[in-house]
Amino acid sequence: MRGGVSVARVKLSDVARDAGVSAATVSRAIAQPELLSPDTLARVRASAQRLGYLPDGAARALASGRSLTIGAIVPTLDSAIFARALQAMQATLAQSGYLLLVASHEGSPAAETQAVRALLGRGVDGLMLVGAERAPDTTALLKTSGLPVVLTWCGDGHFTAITIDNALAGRLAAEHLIRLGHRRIGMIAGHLQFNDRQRARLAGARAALAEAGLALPDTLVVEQALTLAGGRAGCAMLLDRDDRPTALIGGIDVFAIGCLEEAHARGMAVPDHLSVVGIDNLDMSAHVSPGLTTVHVPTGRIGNLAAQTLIAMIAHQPVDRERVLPVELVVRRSSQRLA
Amino acid sequence: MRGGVSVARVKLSDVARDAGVSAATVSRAIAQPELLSPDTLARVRASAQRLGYLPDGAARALASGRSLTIGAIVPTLDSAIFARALQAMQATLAQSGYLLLVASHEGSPAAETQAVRALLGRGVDGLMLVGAERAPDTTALLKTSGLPVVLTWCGDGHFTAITIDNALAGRLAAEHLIRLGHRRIGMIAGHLQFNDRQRARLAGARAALAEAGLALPDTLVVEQALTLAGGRAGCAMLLDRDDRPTALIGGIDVFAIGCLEEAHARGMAVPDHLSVVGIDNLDMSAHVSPGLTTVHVPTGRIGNLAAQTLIAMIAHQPVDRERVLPVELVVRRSSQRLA
DNA sequence: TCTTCTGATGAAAGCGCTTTCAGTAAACGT
DNA sequence: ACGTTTACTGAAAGCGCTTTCATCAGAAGA
Repeated sequence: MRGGVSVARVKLSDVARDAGVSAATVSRAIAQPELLSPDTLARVRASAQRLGYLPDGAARALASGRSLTIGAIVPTLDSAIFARALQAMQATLAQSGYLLLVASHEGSPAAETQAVRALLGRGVDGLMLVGAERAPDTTALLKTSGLPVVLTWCGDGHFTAITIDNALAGRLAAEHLIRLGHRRIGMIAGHLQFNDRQRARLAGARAALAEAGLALPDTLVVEQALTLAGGRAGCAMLLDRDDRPTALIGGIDVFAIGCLEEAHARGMAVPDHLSVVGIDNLDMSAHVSPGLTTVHVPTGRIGNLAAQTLIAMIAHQPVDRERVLPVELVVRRSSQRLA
Repeated sequence: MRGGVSVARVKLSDVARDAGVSAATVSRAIAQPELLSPDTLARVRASAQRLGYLPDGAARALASGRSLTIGAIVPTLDSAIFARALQAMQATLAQSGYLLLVASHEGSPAAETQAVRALLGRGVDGLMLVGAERAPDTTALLKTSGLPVVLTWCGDGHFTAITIDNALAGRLAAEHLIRLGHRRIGMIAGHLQFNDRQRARLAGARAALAEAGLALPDTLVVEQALTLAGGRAGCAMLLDRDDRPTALIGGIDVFAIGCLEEAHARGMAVPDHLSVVGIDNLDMSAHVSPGLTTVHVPTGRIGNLAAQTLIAMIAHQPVDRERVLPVELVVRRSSQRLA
């Protein structure tokens, strides 16, 4: 039964009766106004307006097979990165009349599968996911659904994707430090399980070091939860080593900022005694002190493009298999030539 | 027409046929399994499983009048505060099988009305909104829809609300500074238009100052966009005055952190030459240096409770008209007794 | 033994909309 | 002037599910 306390809602047929037309005409007034005579259209609109008619989304979705809803599944909303991407997505989608249905999996592939199932069940018209690594179940679900899917940050060459070159980001960070004469470089990475972005960034940094004849031994890599506290803890571990690194790379800016704080707490001057480089270029990163050297990632852009791509796919327009957005080193004060 | 490339989806009737039962039975197997004999239930479940059946949300929503979807409209997702609240909401909702449909209005009452309309049209079962101030249109829409609505951060004594005492937050910040001997205190607030949280915080601070026989003249209050840059700019304006304040209150922590940065950039020591207090207690605030004195706001809790309350309202359970969560002063290093 | 429940299931009527298919009237072409 | 488009509108068949209502065993009570 129709739920709740609400007054009986005005429906299509009410508008039709009021305007003296058929239901079909009212429906067209909403979805394809160009098919109606200006006269009829005006009449229907007036009735709809006056009665306060609001189309029933469920009924529309059922009848048309389109829900005007896009799903997004991110690790968590509570992260500057994903929050920004989602805000950008949502804003772009809203312009086309789409709404965003969000879910988070907090690092659990099983939860992601669950979320995909839930969103699929809700009849979303498209789906945005983060990263390319996931449970085979999830991929199967996605494939058989035939739904437009856009991967973000990392692609798998299979699904459409809006990505950045995470390995390059890691590489740029490392090369910058190498260029400054650093030889013992440590890295704080997010837990690598189910996080291909962090793996790629780490791999990129490692490759750059290798090419310079340097190593990034496992002892100089620490995995941490993706929080400021994680960054501080990771930094502490690295600085407590006998062969203390002279420079640190944060797999995300949040880590790098954590390093800044930890170094500060220890009375260790950055960049004089320690160089720090992040990846992401958060708003905050320009404002901490010293300003954080980092690799800029066009986070908002990823969200915009994911939305646009999804809309294009829904409209059966051709889209690029994978769109790789540029990343770029942003040098600020937190890194300097090794004394 | 059913959309897209997808293989014809398995539907309820397919499962029914496969299990040798009626559609009604399959429906019950999903929604009210206790009504079926264990035997039948198992058979239906097996069929559903084997066929990979996924109920069609639109059809369910249409037939049952419930969409298992909750809407949330926030100023922006791209804010640590709202991101955290939404994450908490989403997590709580997911446990009850609800999904979160989000929209943002970016400070525009008209956009909020639009968003409410869109979400109402999508048949959400409940709605979370931020603040109590909005366009009359919006309120009317909400009222006539009869939908469960929960306001957050600020209530209006009319709709159900999960709030904090924003005025008290402002007061606590101000009283702390007064207690430390500060007499010239400035405040950076978010634009007060369509932001009752900021207005209340400002009013609370002002009241506390008045009670101490101090004034908060308009010249010592600057309105800024809710960003770090806004905080820095506001701080700069205040510090450039001849009657430079000895202490600053940030209407949000982000502002206060901006103050820290601006002071640092000017070589002005905090707290030696300037005390700074924020409101929110972001994760970051504990980690900046000096650690930010602030008023803790249980942001995640607001999200959790909003979700729980909405679920309770949907189930026609009684809920508190307004639940006011406690705020609390957290003293760190950024504030000190006036020399 | 006969009625009255109780528990499990099915038949069928929608939920409010979209969309095909027809149909009508006006505009056009020759 | 007459067939042929063209422009607009309506009738009706669903979309896939939920939910009343009815049915029918079998259990329980008299």
